Amino acid sequence: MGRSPCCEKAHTNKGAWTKEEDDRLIAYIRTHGEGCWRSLPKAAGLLRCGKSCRLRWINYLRPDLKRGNFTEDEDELIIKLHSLLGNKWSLIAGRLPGRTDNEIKNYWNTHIRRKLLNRGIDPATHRPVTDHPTTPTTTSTTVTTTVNNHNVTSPPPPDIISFATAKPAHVKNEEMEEDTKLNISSPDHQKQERCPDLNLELRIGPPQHHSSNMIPSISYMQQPLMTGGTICFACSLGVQDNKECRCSANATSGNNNNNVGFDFFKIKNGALDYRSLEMK
DNA sequence: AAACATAGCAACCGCCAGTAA
DNA sequence: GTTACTGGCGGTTGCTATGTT
Repeated sequence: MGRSPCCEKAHTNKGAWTKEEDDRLIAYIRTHGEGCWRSLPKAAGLLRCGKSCRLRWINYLRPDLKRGNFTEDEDELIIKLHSLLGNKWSLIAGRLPGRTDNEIKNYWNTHIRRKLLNRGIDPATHRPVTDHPTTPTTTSTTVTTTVNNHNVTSPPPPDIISFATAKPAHVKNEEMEEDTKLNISSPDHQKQERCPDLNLELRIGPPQHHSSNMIPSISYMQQPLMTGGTICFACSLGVQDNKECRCSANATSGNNNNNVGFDFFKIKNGALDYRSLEMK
């Protein structure tokens, strides 16, 4: 047999929280701390499901929540992180101290989606809405840009980011990008990818400890490293010195180490568990 | 001023991975 | 090894506020 049920389905309130319920929840968590959401409602004298308490605390009552409007920098960071991670709102929230996944999700759906559409960018794919599968576009990394001793021919638009590698024109861009994101390294891909074993199973450090890096990270990501005509995602994220990256950019890693915001996901410092991002 | 449309956001729902029993 | 619960996540809903006609 498993555990007992998390909460009584009956006799629980739903809908908007009252001030009194908020106060009870805050008082209880201040005294006893977070955790054991199952027993919390009863212990705190709340007629709520533990799940509901957790959500209310995390999304609304937590004292370290930032509240207020998103800044332009936060906007851009969300866009870029979304282009990397997709709808992984909790991961994205992990890079925005004081913001919750729910808040970012809402903000994306209400503001950023429209913003991108106005720019002619598909918010789902981060590519121009008129993009044709067989036509190389600015979202493809066939652009040869150079940062730090790398060739530059045409820098990518600031809000479009892709980690696909150069590939024959008959290969759909979508397939390329998905494969790269998912770290699918077919033999054919390995011929062309400098960092074939890039793994997006990233482990991220606690945001509150790195918030000062947030802004430099943005500027760095607006100038991703190119490796022979392709963007090396690992380098872009600042893992040149790590095992994760075997691309040629390592040759200049000494310089890159000085790059501000280089350690975007704080990977250099070792294994970091994104779950530690949960804001407490 | 009233009616309607739209935007914003808090909260719920359902699913899933991990894990206690 | 199996069952069933917990905690967490992403998607969606529905209420409220604001804007427009």
